[in-house]
Amino acid sequence: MAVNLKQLAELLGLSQTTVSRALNGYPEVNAETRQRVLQAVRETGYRPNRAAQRLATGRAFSIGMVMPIAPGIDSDVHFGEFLAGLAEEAVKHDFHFVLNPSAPEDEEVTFRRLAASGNVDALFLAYMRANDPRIAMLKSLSIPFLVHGRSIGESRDYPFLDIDNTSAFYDAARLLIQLGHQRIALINGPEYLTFSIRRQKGMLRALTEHGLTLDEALVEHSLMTDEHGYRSMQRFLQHAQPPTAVLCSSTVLALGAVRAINQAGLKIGEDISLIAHDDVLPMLKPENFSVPLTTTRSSLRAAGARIATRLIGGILKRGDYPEQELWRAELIVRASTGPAPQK
Amino acid sequence: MAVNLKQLAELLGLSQTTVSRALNGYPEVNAETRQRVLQAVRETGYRPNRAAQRLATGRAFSIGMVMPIAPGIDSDVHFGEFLAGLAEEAVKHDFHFVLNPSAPEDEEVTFRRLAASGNVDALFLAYMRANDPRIAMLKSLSIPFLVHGRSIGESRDYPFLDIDNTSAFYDAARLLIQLGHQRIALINGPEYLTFSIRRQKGMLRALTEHGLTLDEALVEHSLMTDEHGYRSMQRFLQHAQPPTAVLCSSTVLALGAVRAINQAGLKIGEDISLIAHDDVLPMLKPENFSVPLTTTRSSLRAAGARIATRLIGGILKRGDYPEQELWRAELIVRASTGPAPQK
DNA sequence: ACGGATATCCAAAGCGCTTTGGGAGGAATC
DNA sequence: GATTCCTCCCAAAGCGCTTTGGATATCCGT
Repeated sequence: MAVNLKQLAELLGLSQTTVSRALNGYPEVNAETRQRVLQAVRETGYRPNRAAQRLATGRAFSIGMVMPIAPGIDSDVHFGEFLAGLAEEAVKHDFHFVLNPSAPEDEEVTFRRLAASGNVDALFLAYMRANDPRIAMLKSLSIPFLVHGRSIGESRDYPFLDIDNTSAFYDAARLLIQLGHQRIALINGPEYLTFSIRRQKGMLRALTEHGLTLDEALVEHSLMTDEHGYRSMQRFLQHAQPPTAVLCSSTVLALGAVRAINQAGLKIGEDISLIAHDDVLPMLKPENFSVPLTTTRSSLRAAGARIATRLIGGILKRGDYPEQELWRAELIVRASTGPAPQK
Repeated sequence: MAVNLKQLAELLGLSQTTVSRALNGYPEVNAETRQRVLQAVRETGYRPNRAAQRLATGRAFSIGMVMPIAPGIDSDVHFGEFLAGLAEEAVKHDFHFVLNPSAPEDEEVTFRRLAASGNVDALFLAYMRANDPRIAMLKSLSIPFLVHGRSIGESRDYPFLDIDNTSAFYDAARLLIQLGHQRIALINGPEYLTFSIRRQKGMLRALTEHGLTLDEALVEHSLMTDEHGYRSMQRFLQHAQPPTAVLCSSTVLALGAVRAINQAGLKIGEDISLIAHDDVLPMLKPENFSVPLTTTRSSLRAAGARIATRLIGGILKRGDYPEQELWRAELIVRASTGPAPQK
């Protein structure tokens, strides 16, 4: 059924060498010959045997990821979404995964073992923290890696894909300020993660630029579950001077926040404005909220796919991808934002 | 650094054949010789090259899974937990994953392609539905597979690992009945999934046995997020005759339910009793609830690990695992259950 | 017309393992 | 004592690819 290189070569009256070279884009093969080979591949459905390629090249054609497991950093819906993007792209290129669950304290050992095992060609790193020690470690490991997010306080000379969290929340906060809001709250992700830090920073910058301050009592950090969003919002609303607007680091958090707001009998977009960051989770579309949500949008799945593309491209030495990418989130205005209520 | 078979054989003054056989448990090698080989492996840290093994044996040493992606079946916290168990075990045996995200309507094609690709030795199947057509399809695919959960209405001749959902919720419901509860509600998972169906069945059986009925208005099916738990519970409490006890299909659902109960000013374990199924999520321990939860417990991560063990054992033809396993969930009584309130 | 590029192709040697097909030597059988 | 049978081991042939080190033919300038 499945043909191999030898048979294909025979069929074409060529040597395996030439066919192999034609397929792998080497220059020393006639253009016309290459076309013939490609045509034959199409007709026979030839697919190179990955095991043989692995053995011959020493490459693993697979990417490793250390999956954090620990109370409190339980993988949530965002993890699945990201993984879907990563996997979808990987499978297209016939790449495998080595998923290595690891408690944070064992991570270093895990990374080292993974890199030394020869089972992966590249590593993927996420859940970045400030001054993240894993970056220096990975640099020393002589295996390509790619970071989702960025550290803070580290030198910037490592490959990453991140979204511009600072700008996203700067833009969001500025919009609220322009609408007249003066007391703006923040329901953020875990405080040790850099995206949370940057979002707060962006928000703070917008406030400062307009002579406003960020009340510490109006900032909450937590896991990104709607339960936490709910509780945070409730706390804000019990404040002596409750906020007239709130920024949420995820639509999941917003879900809880919205519930708390409704419960308090307030109207979203009128009594209180809300902007959430939208990772484009299929389950939770901002336009489907009872009051459609204004969001800063950047698809997490797309990020996963892009990371897979870059990682694989790097391994195959195909394509030329930028080392560092900073995606700008779109600010999409829907109905959850409105002018600040008059006192 | 890393030794290979040839070097190891030289070191021992044996042939590669013998060393290979010693390692793979073939009988035609002297016990003493085998010990020598094993000792040398320990000393040198020899690890067989998987790529070479793959090529020589034709086995892939990896397991495939189709990851469902679609609105509404968004991977949730349970998925991550299960995956962690699966991956943890797989990595021990140096097995890879081929994660193939797929929309439900493309699943069949995806499975076929995966099986035909030769990239995986076995497939893993989850999120079982009643009369699930995927089972018959996988049977026809001549590739080993293992099901997490069970279908309903299919012949039972396929390998699975499931927990005894019926008994779990039967036991839970019976306990509540013995405590005097007559109106018991159910906050269940998606209605098309078999675990939901079985749990409801178990609950119904207990009720019927005691001359009670299940009020349809006291049954809710939904995704297992705390938001849904909250809403479901709220609906129950607004009922003309609210339940005095409730069964939840997950601690995540229970989280929302508890919030609704608290909000209504009711006391858990007194005004209303609650039993949840506990998948042993590290993030959400039933003993850490403000009122510790009575649960039916079965670790999802352990199930993942067990499935990996069986799948890998089958591929390597090592060990002898039962084809079908039905794990009994433990009923653990904590403070969320108490006698039915007197009217 | 001739040495040297240049373009195009090939034979064969691995990559590191498994597995087939023996083979030597001692024990058991007659 | 010859024959058969185990036991334990080995040499060598793949598995299907990549890659090295030519080989051949064509083309160039001079």
